Amino acid sequence: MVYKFADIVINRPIERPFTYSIPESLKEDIKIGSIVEAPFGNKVVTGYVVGLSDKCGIEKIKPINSIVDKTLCVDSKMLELTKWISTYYYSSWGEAISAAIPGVLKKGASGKRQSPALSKERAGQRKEKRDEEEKEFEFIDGSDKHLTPNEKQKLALDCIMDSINARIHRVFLLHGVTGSGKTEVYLQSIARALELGLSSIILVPEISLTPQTVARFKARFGDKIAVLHSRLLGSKRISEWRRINSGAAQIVIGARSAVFAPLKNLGLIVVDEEHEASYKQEDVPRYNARDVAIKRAELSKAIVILGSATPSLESFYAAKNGKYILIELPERVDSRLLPAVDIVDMREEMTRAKKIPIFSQKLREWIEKDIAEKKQVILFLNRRGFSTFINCRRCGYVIKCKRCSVTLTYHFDKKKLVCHHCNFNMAPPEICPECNASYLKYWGLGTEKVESEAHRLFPQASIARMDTDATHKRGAHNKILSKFKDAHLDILIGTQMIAKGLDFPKVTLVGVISADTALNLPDFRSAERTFNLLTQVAGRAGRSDLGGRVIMQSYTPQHYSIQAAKTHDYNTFYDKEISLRKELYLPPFCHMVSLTLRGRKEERVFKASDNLKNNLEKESKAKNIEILGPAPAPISKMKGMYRWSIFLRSETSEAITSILKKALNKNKSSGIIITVDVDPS
DNA sequence: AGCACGCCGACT
DNA sequence: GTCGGCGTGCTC
Repeated sequence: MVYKFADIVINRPIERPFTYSIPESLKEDIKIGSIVEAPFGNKVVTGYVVGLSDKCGIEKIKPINSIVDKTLCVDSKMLELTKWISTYYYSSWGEAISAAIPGVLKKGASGKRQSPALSKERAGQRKEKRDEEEKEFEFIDGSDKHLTPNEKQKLALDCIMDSINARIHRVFLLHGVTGSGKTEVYLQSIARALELGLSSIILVPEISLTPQTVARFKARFGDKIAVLHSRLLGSKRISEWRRINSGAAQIVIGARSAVFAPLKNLGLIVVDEEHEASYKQEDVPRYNARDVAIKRAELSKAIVILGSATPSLESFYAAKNGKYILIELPERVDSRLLPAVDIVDMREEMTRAKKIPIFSQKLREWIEKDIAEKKQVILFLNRRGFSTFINCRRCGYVIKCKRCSVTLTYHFDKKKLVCHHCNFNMAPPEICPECNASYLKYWGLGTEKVESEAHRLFPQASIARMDTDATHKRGAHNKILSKFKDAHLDILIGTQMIAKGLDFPKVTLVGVISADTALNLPDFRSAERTFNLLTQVAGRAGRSDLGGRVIMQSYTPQHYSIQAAKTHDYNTFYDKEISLRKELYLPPFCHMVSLTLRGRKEERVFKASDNLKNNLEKESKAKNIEILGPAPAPISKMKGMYRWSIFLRSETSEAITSILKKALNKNKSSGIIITVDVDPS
């Protein structure tokens, strides 16, 4: 069938499609899903064909310029999936499609242009960077241990295999600690799908997409695997994409955006570490790859395996209620014991010593003992810098960022005060900027201070620090880890960065400097995050026969997320947290959408927020939607923009969708940017 | 989102 | 008299 006109959508926040005429030369090749270039305003943009017709009522019509690649096309299932994303996450269809295809196929998406010379230079830098990163984890053993499945795994596999065979869409939640054999279950499920001619996607958080992980899958499936790194260069990325599109690769492993891999006959999607917040995309469309994976599988009658040692409350609740199938893998394959966890009450420590110590007596003693025995220690604190705020002892003035409503952090390495949100920095003042007194006091601790204190207390030890400041220099990341691995270091101090995945057999002690840093954040997931993080950090200790111990310092040692982490007890944590969520009507008991309005003029931001709230309120009552706010956002000013938030809660997502879209279209005010976050994390 | 057009305030 | 702020509306 040959058509005269094509409706296209583009990567802009515009709802409706635009109609173009199809030049004679393209009529044979154009189809629904074609990726085309077309003039739009005074630019040429990439568009996606979503409709074809022979009639058109528009006067000033322009022709499509070209088809980007005749062999590549967005298939009907992908169109349906992206359409769903656009309604569920409040983006345009064009923006959703744009997120689903590789960047090199796009033109004029962001309006940013660069000279050929500049882009060449950039590409050169990136290549160097990538080569280094590829080397990053070479020293870690990536051999495939090929374990035989135990009884639990066998049962899990039977259940999964039945669903793959029957081609019934089901979601499995695989709950098991590190070393319980989750990966083996993934591998065998993928193999089974392959036997049936079905393809698979494995999603992993970017941070775990290491050569070591990839090597394990390559060892099993060889060149049937395609890898989608976020750091793949344009040409390499597109060639992997073509291998997938042509059917040459039937298995795809990758981070977030790999959920859109153009596989045919999709049978299985694995989402490893399904609780990870990094599955959420930070820019439009703000989708969660785990939830997109479930939707995609539903459309393809494929199955999903969600895997985690600490499942999200949403997933575990769904599993307990029969929406997902829960598979528990409680034992470690090697039956090694989990490390012993001690909690030190820092309030007692404070009364004992007059000054607040960074290291409790217990932590200090254990560090001394272990480094004396040539074992290794990891110290964790999820905060960079030396001192986290500075104030005047005379007038109380606190040094804050000019552009953000946060205190500046003193960085000892740079000898500067730095804003962790906008990177503003300045030399630390000698005297109070307000009253000129020379009594400036430095409070609060970060990794730099832990490092300096460790040097003071353990002068004989060799110590390194790993956080975004220390690894900023190229290759530093790799260097630090190699040194640690080769036992040239006794103590490694770090942030989040060292909480995940590191496997060093000589580490017998993990010290958590402050277990409750994340606990007091104004966010309903803070307890869940604390539990997850502590569980992960604890897992860095005792990974060999040397055994392991974890010491967590806390000012709220009785808190359930800390107590549950102590006993490695997910179920107790879940029971407590889920009852709180129910009581407070929070996810998974409600559907939640967060709106943030920002702009340079505080008064206007508030007025726009108030306006939006009033507009929403008119229609919300009948639909049983609750509106909270507007209230200043937790960081009320960022990069010079004032921020206010509104939260919407209801039983179903549909109730909110029906009123929110209208209100957003009606409430456009200049100078105000509104971001919509569905299922905020 | 861009970008153009258009309308009122402080300046060489 | 004009430069420039931002409010409004359009893009096939």
